[in-house]
This record gives sequence, structure tokens and C-alpha cells, in this order.
Amino acid sequence: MLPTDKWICLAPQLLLLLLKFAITEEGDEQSAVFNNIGNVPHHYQAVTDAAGRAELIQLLSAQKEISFDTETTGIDSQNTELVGISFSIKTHEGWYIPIPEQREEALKILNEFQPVYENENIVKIGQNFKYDMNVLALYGIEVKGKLFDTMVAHYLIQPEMRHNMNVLAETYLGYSPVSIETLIGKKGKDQGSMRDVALEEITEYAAEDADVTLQLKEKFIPMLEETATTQLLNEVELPLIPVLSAMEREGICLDIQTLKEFSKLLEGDILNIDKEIQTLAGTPFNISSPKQVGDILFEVLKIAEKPKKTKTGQYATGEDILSKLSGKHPIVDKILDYREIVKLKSTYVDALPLMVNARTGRIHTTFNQVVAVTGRLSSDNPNLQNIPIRTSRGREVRKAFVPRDEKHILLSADYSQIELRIMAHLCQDPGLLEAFQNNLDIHTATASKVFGVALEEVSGEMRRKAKMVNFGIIYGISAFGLSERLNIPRKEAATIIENYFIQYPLIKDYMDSAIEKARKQGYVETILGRKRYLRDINSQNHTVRGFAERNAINAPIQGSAADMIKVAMINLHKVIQDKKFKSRMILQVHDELVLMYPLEEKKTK
DNA sequence: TCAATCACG
DNA sequence: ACGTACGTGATTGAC
Repeated sequence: MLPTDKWICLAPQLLLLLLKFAITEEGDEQSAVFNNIGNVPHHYQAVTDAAGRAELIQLLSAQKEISFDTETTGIDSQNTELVGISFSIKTHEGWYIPIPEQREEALKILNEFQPVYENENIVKIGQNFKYDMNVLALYGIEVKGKLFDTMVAHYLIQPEMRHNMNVLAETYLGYSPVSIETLIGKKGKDQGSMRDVALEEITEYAAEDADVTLQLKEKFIPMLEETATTQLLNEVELPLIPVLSAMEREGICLDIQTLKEFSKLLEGDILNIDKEIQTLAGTPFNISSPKQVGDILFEVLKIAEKPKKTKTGQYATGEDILSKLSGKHPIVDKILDYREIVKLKSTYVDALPLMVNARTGRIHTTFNQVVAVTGRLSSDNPNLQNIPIRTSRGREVRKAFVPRDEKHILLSADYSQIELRIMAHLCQDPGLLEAFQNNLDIHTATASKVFGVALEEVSGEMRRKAKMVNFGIIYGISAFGLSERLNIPRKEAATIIENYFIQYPLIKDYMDSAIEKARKQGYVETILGRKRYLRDINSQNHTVRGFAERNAINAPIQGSAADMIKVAMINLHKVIQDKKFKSRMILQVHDELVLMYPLEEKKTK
């Protein structure tokens, strides 16, 4: 690596070029060289003997707050090994403690640090704290005391930005930490292991992470005040971290045998449908290729007058398009069927069993707290927030999620119409409030009002339409969008929307005021003050501005629902802990919580 | 790597 | 006269 003083001798053009590279790729080697913390005086120290550790532990134990980080062999916090731990208590200083590969020896050293991690009086600062919590739990350590997470804090300050440490360090501290690629190479099969990195190098890397984390925390405290998100952080997002950690560690059991059998069944179905489709098409093609499906439907069979195209000029063959062409040719329904089955098989039936953790025998998702700009959680590896439910084949997949044993039961509890209720709260529309207060089916009540018939006279068709309007309202409705989804003329959709706003006049007012608010202050916010910044709200471009306007309407609703369930999760977790229940929260699906409880706790609830 | 599709709320 | 419903993640084919 080149020291900085050699860089400034370079021709300005070259420097500019290098700078350009440095900022296009986050955390790459160029940016690591440019403005590295290595050019700042610092003191990072490896602690490798018992005496050194004892001294460090004594020092850490006397602190009000410490930042820490863990180095591991992998990125899956449920299936990884500790390579080392690092701490910082002062800017530009830090310690790194290697952890041996041999588990007994590793446990011995971690036991030494246990009193630090579990000290209730020390504030712990981390970046992506949940990961470290999960890893340390693998070694029997429950991190306790007040915590601070720079990643989660930044999520409230700038929800739409990325929140990884390299970005944060570059943006707020003006330097690029050593990138992990410098140590173990680029992601891929040739990537090395953190285990094999020389002590000197990993010390710089790990201690720097703890150091940077501590510095970021100091930066973020006033920024949280400026954005009025301190309370949301302290009372919702941070307390949620141990809850999510516990849920991830708990995992969920999967009935692999059932899925294996289902897979075989689907396999057969796929072969049959494939054959039927090829025959109907008259020429062989790959049904999994949307491009080829489009060509068959619209070039060979010509089943539509003017087929819709995607933005790249390819024929659009999505479910919405094909279902409208259902009657035109028998092949259409077959393709839809084929797509459903292949989706289920590849994404769920075959994929999930491979993700069962060898140690626990269960599936462990990761709940991401800083991805969704509205404040929702997301779930990945695997995503357990999109397990099928809408079709009967899909529900078979869902059935494979089972309690631990016959003495346990899975319980799912969900909010009913939470987003519409929040809309009712935000706009205080009397009609909408009354419908909820009378505990009416909200879509039927809406149909009754919009179509001007008695509640008892509402037909299935009317309810279906009203339901679509209610959903559309939350998303920032347009006549075009509604007409597309109801497959009715735009004029008719417009009339329905007009009637809707006559019946619920304050909803219209809410939508207008949300947009107005966004224009004036540049952001909208949820009930708990979570912001969404909408820089495009005054754009000259209709499409771009339209997006921002719909976001202004939707974000406070979707986001407030997210706030609410997060608070509920924290409270529920506390009750379970305080009363020492064995019930466990397992999943969150936006408006739903899945718990597993032992039979014996059924009556105490 | 991106676009298209589709699973969920 | 525009293009259009909000938020996610995984898989596949095509380049």
C-alpha cells in the first residue's frame, strides 16, 4: 500500500481518476489506500497471553461504555466460528484478542471475557450488534446491559442510505477502513479464511472496526437529536435487537420428510404440464424463460392484438397479463400452473431442507432491521416472510413448518386490517372510524358506502372491488392502477374512487396533507417519528414526482404499522422473560407474530 | 450482473 | 401528455 505522501505527488488528473475509482466502489482496495486510518496515529494492540487479557478485562470492567466487534470465519451467525474479538474505549485505540480454533480453548478465553459482556453496567456499542450477540451466544455468552448499534442508529438518521461500516466511516469520519477483501480476497470460492490472516493484519482490521464504531456513535448522538429520532432508537429499535436475536437463535422446525415427498409429486406434475405445453405450442421451448414464453404466445400463437412489452422491449408475460389472456388459448392456464409449481419447488420445497442448521436441526432466518425504508423488517437466508399461503399447493409448503414436538404448538396472531385502522387514526374520517368501531367487515362496509347499497346487499363482486380500492388507497391510488387490477374501464375505476372520497372525505384530506407535508419539510413521518425523506417530491418529472407522492401517502401508514408491531414484540418478549414462560416468539411477518408454546402454557395465557 | 417473475405483507 | 398502486427476497435465464 502506498502512503499518502506519495499520492499527493501524482499529477492532478491521475489523482482525480484514482479518486473517482475510490468512490465508485465501496470498501475496495483503492479507497482503502486513500485516506486510510493507517495514516492517522493510532494504537492497536494484540493481546495474546493470559496476563494481558486479565489486565484488559480489568480495564474494560471499569468503563461506562465500550465498543466491541467479533471476527468470525463466516457471515452466517448461526454457523460460524469466532476467530477473535476486539474492543475500544477511546478514539484511535483498540485491542484484539485472538480466539483459538480448538473449542475448549476458545471457551476458556471467552469465559474470561464473559463478565465484561454480561456486565449490566457497561454500555456496549456495536455495528450490527445482533450478529455479535448471536455469535457470542454460540459460546454461551449473553450480552447484557444497555446497547447501542451504529448501524441501526444510522438507519433512523438516513433510512435510504446503506449502513455498512465502510460507507459510514467514509461518509462521517472521512476515511476508509481496511477492507475485508484486503485480508481474505474477493467473495467467491477462492476467498480465504479469517482464521489464516496474520495476527498483525487482523489486529489492525479488528481493532479498527471497534475504534470506528466508537467514533461513529459519537457522531450519531447529535444527529439523532437533530432528526428527533433518539427516543425511537432508545425505546424501539435498540430494545428490539435482543428480541430479534432470540428469535433468530430459536429457529423453526421443518418437516423435511413431507417436503421430500411433496417434491416428488411436484416433479411429476411439472413433467406432465411441460409435455402438455410443448404439445400445445407445437415447438419445444423453455417455459422457464419469459422471453421464450413471450415469443411463443405473441409471435407463434398470436393470442393478443397488441401485446404489452416490458421496459426492455420484451413481451410481458407476468401473472397479471397472462390471467387476463386466460380464455384466449388453453396454453395460458397451463403456463400459469407450470410457473406456480416450479416456483414452489425451487424456492421452497427443495431449497428449505438444505437450509436446516446442522447444529440445531432448525431453520434460522436473519431478520434485517435496516433494509426496508419504511421501517419494516425484512427476512433472508431464507426469507421466512414469504412462505406460500394463497394457493392450496402453497399451503402444503406452509404445513411443513412444525412445532418442535407433540408437546408444543405453533400459534399465529395477526393484526386485522392494521394499515386501514392506522389510516383511520391518521385521518379521523368518521365513516371509516365508525366502520371499525362497529366491528364491521371493512371491505363490505366500504362496498356498501361506495356502491350505495345496504350492508346485506353487498355482493361478492362489490366486496372484491371495494377491497381493491381499500388496498389501493394505502398505496396512493390511481384510476389507472385500479382499472388494471379490477380489469374494468378507467372511467368506471375513476367513478368508484370519486364515490370513495365522497364517502370518506377525510381520507382525501389526509392524502393531500401528506403530500403537502412532504413538499414543505422534505419528509413524512410515522406515529413514532420515523422519517422518510422524499427529495423527489418537487420533481418536474411527473413519473418521479408521482412515486414520491405515493410514498408520502404510504410511508406513514406502512411505517406506523411497523412501529406498532415492533413495540408489541418488545413488550411480549419482556412478559415472556419476566414470567419465565417457555413460549417463544419465532417469526414476524409484518402484521403477524408466530409463536411456539408448550401445551402446559395454554391455559395461563 | 441485470431483468423478469413471483412468493409474502 | 405523461406512465402509474406500497414494501420486501429468491430464482431463473440471458447477456
